[in-house]
Amino acid sequence: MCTLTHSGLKMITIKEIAEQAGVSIGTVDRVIHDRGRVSEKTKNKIHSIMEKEGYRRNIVASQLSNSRKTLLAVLIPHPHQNDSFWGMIGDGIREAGEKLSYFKLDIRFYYFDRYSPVNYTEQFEEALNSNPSGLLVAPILAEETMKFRDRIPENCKVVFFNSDLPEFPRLSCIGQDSYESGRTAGKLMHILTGDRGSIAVIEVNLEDYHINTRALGFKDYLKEQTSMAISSYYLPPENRKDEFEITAKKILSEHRDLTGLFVPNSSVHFFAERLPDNVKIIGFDQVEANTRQLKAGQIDFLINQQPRKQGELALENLIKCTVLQEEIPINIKLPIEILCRENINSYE
Amino acid sequence: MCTLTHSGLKMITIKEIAEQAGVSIGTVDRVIHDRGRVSEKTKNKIHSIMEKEGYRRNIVASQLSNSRKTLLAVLIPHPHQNDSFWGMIGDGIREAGEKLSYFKLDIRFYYFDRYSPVNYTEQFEEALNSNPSGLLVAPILAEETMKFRDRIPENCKVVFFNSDLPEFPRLSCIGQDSYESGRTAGKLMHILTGDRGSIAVIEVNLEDYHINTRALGFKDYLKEQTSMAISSYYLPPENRKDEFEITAKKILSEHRDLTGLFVPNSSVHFFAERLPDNVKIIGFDQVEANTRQLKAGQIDFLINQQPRKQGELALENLIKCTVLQEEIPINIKLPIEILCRENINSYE
DNA sequence: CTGTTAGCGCCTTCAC
DNA sequence: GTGAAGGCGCTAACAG
Repeated sequence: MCTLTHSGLKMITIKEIAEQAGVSIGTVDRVIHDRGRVSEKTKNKIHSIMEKEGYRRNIVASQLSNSRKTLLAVLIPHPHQNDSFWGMIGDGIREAGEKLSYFKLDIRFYYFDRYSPVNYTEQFEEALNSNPSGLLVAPILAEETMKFRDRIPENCKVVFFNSDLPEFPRLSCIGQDSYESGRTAGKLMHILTGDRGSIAVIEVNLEDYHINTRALGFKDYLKEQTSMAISSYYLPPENRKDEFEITAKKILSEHRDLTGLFVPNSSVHFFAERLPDNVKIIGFDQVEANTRQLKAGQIDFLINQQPRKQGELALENLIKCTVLQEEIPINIKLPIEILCRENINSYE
Repeated sequence: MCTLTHSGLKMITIKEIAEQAGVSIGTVDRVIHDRGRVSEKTKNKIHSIMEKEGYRRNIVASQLSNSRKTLLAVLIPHPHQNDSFWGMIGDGIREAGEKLSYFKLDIRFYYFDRYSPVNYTEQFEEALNSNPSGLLVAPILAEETMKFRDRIPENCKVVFFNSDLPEFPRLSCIGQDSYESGRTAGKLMHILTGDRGSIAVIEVNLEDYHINTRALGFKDYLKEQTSMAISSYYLPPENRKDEFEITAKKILSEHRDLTGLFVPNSSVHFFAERLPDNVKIIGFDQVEANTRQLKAGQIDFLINQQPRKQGELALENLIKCTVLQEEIPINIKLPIEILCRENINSYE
């Protein structure tokens, strides 16, 4: 009684379309792919049949017959940078490629040094030179990226991920809303500290829009909802251990009533291990050192942005718009995951 | 320089195996599927070649040529039950079926009334009678499920999801760790209330192991970490509006110092709208009413168990073990997602 | 401009 | 026991 059958309706094939239109399958194929010359009349006839019957290309058959590989270029920081966060992103991409291996892909990785604009530019050049059908890039270095604005060939689809540059002609961006993730951290800090004491915020990588926006969201939330004093501490872009040490000491010496610290990226563990237990600490990213400290109670909350998933989603969408020629959303938002000691195991 | 090529190694085909073995592809096909009669000698030879070359069946070609459908049965509560939570599960399943439509599936849904053991049994019977290759079931009614323990045919793979019954011979279970999700709620309640006042817990559906375990985790956490008084309130299984009303009043009258309420399922919104704002409220599931109240600040935190994702994962894994004949993990844990006003938008 | 044909890798049927 | 052949739906190369 309550039985429903979900059976994909029988899909019409090009052969059937050809029969209906009274032409050969070759001709139908031509109008589907808009290649070769077909008379307007038959083209119209075929189009109307396709529409009427709701034709959808059988990707399976298509991929099976199609022999040529699709070249995709991936432009991301070195795997070990940012506490191996980028390695996890790369793993996600590779995994998705593996899973979709019947799509005959040739995925090439171009790694750059995220602290070297010159190297970034070089790798971007190289990636473009390979003449890929799709380009997946983490546009961390805004200024340098914009220089390529008008250099993207017609036949190369660009998808951004992790951070965004809306002014750039990219088809889509996959990532987390930086501002809202900062606000979420602010909320958590609020309930952790209960509006008591003062808060420190680490401002890192000033040139990285993504990370700065998190700090902004955090500060905005606390300013709106609490009366706590908030002070910012600036760190030079290249993370050096002694800088963490110096900054941690500085924070402690300047705040006798410090109740919370917010670090808007994965380097939160460098601070957590240098501050007393009673200071509540919130940071980003489920990298190894952070996970360990979260479990140990040194870090109170982590916001996660699912690097693997991010990589997977990004590649899947790049494939959608290149191989499958489908439309993809301009913006794909990833959830702002809240991790604490109690639920971290469920994320591994 | 930093260019890596990810090119799937060339896979060996049955044709090539046939050539190497000096037999025809028909014979190779027979040993791969272990059907028909093949001499031991050639069987061994082919197996060793397959192993040596790392043969993996090309699913794309396989699905293209294979004409017969795989029948899968899905046994879940009526879509509208539990605030449409089950509808979302069903959507996830349907979506996954859509996405994997080239697998030629016939997915049949058997809906049951989760408050009627009799109806559950009937639907289970019907599902089995359709003689499916795979059976996906939400074994909410433990006792009734166990009755089918020895009635699963050889050729029918059973996958559980949402809740589990480890003693049942199922291949896998996909779901959230109930106990840990309860503990996570406890942690959040702890920081929200700051160990002040007393806490009420709603105990619903006593026959539902999944939900009770959440309440247990919650209470355990608070007992370990705080000194707050915790009282339980029991609700009859069938949720009736007046029962919520009565219980809410009872809670308020019995606790002048009530600071928090925990509802281990989706009906949290019925209570949230009946309790004063200063009571911190934590519940489960991102159903419509709960989402609305979370945004309005009436509910403080929701634990989400990704119904759509759960459905998708469950079907994907059922397909894996039926169509693809692959091994699947005995346990697939879903993340314990923490939702609050600030990050809820990123989950929609 | 259009039709024909030979695959892609696998499965199935039929014949020997 | 085994081989041969046709076909799944689509692509691409080759004739006209």
